[in-house]
Amino acid sequence: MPELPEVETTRLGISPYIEHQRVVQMVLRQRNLRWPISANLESGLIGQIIRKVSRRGKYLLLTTDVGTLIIHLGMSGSLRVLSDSIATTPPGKHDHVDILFDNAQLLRFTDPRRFGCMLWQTDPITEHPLLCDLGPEPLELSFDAEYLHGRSRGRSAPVKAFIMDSQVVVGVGNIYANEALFKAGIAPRRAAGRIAISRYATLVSCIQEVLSNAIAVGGTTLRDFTNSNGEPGYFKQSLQVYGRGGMPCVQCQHMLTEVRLGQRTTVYCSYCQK
DNA sequence: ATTCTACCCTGCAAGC
DNA sequence: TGCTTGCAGGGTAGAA
Repeated sequence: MPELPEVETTRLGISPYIEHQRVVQMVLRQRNLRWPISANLESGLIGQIIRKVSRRGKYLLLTTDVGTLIIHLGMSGSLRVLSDSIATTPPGKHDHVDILFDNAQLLRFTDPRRFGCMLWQTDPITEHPLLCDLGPEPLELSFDAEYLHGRSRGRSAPVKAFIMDSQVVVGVGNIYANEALFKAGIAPRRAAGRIAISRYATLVSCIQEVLSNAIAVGGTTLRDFTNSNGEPGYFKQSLQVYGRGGMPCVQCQHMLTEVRLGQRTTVYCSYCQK
């Protein structure tokens, strides 16, 4: 669920309800996420006002005057705002954290696989080890062909692994890596260091196009965000290769190839992608 | 320095 | 029906 567009959709969905609101109560039912939730989270966060909800890559940042709550949704995490109180909305099995605000809104963190994390950081956020080495945002101007081409020189890793490396660029997950490479006509196994700058220009546009289209579509769920079940559905129909291994290519009708590349399912068209 | 592998955890679908 | 196996949108640590 949480690729960059989903995280951005989550940010847009929760911020109207929790920005400028004060945290009055927290319930932590499961502290063992990707990393344990630190013991000082409650004492640090309760009583603080959320000044801003922002995003860096796939990390959500809830900024207060004294520290920042860093949230990552991992592979199965989600955040929902409930208008009911904790008492009237009984937690499910994987509802690990509740944050209650003084406007009576409840932010609930759910994560069946517990690959997500929730970290309390009082030092400047740019110094956090998880954030300090991140590459540029894919939708910002610093992410361009010159940059990608420069970073890729001398690298023999497959271009798909290269663009999924968060130190190179953030937010490109498995689905969008597959889709962007298809759109750009680049074979996922091609060595990153052996791709010309003109092809990187195409790839940059394709990554941006795929991500912004998905954000735009994700935005339609915002209307019912508080009631949302988190069903994806909408951009599923616009996927051209992901989940379509063995099916015909939408461009040339040849059968799409499915392989494992770096432990992740990779689908591509061997005729359209070189 | 870069690249590859194993692993964190649970749920689900497919195959036997 | 029930069990086993493999796979899932994330990322890190440590080995090669």
